[in-house]
Amino acid sequence: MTLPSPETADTLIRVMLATPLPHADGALTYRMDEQAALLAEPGQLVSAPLGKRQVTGMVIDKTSGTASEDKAITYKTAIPYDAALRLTVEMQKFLNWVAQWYMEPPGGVFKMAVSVPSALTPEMLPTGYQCIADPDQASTPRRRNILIALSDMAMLPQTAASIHALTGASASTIKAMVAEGLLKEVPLASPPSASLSALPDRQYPLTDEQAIAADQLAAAVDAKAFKAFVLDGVTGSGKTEVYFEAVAAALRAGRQALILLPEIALSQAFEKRCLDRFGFRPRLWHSGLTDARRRAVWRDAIKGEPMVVAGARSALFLPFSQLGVMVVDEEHDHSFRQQDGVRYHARDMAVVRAKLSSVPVILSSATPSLETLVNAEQGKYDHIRLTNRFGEAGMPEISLVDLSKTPTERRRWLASPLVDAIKKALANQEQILLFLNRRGYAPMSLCLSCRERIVCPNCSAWLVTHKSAGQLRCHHCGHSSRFPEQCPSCGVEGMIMACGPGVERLAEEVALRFPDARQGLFSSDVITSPVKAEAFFDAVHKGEIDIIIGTQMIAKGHHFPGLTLVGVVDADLGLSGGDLRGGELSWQLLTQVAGRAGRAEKLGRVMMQTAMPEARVLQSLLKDDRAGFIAAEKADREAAHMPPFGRLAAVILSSRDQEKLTAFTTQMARQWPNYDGMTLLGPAPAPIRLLRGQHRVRFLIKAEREVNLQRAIAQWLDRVKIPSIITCQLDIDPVSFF
DNA sequence: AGCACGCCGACT
DNA sequence: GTCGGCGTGCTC
Repeated sequence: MTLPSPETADTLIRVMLATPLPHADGALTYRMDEQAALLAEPGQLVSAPLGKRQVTGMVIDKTSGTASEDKAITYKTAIPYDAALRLTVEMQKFLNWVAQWYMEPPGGVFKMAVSVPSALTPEMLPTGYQCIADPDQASTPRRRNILIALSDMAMLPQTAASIHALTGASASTIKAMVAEGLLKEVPLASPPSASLSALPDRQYPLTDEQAIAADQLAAAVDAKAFKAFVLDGVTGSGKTEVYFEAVAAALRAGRQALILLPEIALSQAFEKRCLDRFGFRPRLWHSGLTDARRRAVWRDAIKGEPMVVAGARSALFLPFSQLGVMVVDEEHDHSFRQQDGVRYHARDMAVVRAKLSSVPVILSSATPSLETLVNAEQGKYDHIRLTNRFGEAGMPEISLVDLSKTPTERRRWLASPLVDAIKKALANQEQILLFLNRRGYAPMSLCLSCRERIVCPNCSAWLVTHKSAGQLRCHHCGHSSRFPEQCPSCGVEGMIMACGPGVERLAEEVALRFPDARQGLFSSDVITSPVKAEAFFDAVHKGEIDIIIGTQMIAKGHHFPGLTLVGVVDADLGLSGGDLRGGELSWQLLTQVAGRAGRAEKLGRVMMQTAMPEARVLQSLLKDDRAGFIAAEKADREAAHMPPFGRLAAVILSSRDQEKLTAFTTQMARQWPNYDGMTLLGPAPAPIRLLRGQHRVRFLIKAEREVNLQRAIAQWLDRVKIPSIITCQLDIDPVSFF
């Protein structure tokens, strides 16, 4: 006869753990005692033991019945956190959706939603100190002063910090006085969360066009239903002001607004615009925040506190429980695609979250992605166009510098038409931007003795010379070494020649040609913090810089009123990469760079140096024919069944052992079931065939839109047993192809 | 992912 | 003789 064991009285619950368990649903079973089980609703966050550690979990469901007798599993106990720490049903659905779409372990996705472990434990109430003794009992004059000061404060308890400010007392002195019974520790009430006071009225007028758009968006927010908008307008057409009105509508309804931005860390200008409109700063969310800040934002998000969060892509996984609207600013930007860890596209997933949460989402850009434009055309998104440039000069005048007609001199990268234009601008005291999307001094180095190129020891990539740092660096794995005296291949000394230009080398040429001009370099190697970026912009605005030399970092949304000439040093970069979106990306980047010119009274000029003046991208920029460019790109992609007309997935296998990798991937290809509407391409060496010492082989799967690509891949991978020396990486809807 | 256990090289 | 490299295997 078996007696019911004490455990059978406990509830068993399925718990999803915040760790990428390979397990199908990422969940394990835990027991919970009766009292705690009352909180065990789906979405409830819990603390659960896993091996030696304690991890965050989320209740998926209560399993009916009790511990099964046959299985020899001893269930551990999970402890629920505060009842307020519960993810909404919408959020749970969202996390599952992301995990399934990208074929990621659900626990890995869930982990992104609980990325601030410290936010789960109850608020530490600040400690106050109260005087409980007569000042004359103090052993030293100093302590006497402290007691007197505290008695003077109407006996209200003071924080250690304020006691320090009043008397200079150190934390250790205060602790000692508590121990001696001179002071008493009392918990202070938690500070009230800063509630949003009534929203101020908008201080600036909107144009008719803006007002119509803003009303449409605000109405959608009020409707509390899903709807996707493309807010499509040239630089300076006031898209931000328009979507701010949607944000305002959400705030008026006591709800939360999320604005996703690329490169958030550099955008202090955005904060100011927010302050101007709403009277408060947005809550920021990016990787550089302190734990205390993250904690505060995360907690207010789950509490449902009305708020505006401006964040990088990871903000998409904040546990908002009163979401009212989402905005994806610069929606075409590729940095919304997370490349490491869990791979996801924040723009695409923002649309998914909006749909599951029944809120509108606004995709804003001056150069919307082809995907988004096609969605708009097919009626999935509402297309709102802003066509007027806000009280400013017209579009800049664009011209091409044909390098076959006016070649540059040897080891120079500025051709005479551009040099002349720079001289003229300098003479007129106007500012110039030279754009070259290449960090460092030279992208490649060659030994003149043995003709070998210097490559990274860990990757199949050239090492980039960084002259100012005296280093060679790999831009893929971060490898760096001192610039060698002798060739690493043949050992001959002093024969290494830098080939091609980077921004550092361009700066050298500028210094040589225009010795009196003041120049400033803007690249991620120099501008390493928001503070430095701000200082740089300041210097430009004050007119302390004549010639700005920058990589793509400079292209993103900064106003330079005094800038009249933009020189694109190599407009062909990125056109020959074989990348599916190479042309589109190049067009977006060049459009953005061009948009830096002529924003004040003076008409801007953009000169693009090219060896391929007939290239579609350049011709369309020249003729200001965006529609034509988009139509042609679209036709190409449609004919090739490429996204957005077909779908892609990359399967990358990597291993230290090249032979075993090749053997395995060949065999793997034979295992591919010939699904309808899908084509397997590969195996082929990945574009970067060696990365961080790992050899890489890639499959590409091309599929029709309607087929279930993920399921096919899952079935395929089920058939093959991947050896442990080989790692497999999936990339669903890839945007970059390394 | 963590964090163990586990089996082979250079050191107190 | 131990410290420690990272290969493989499990976590209710």
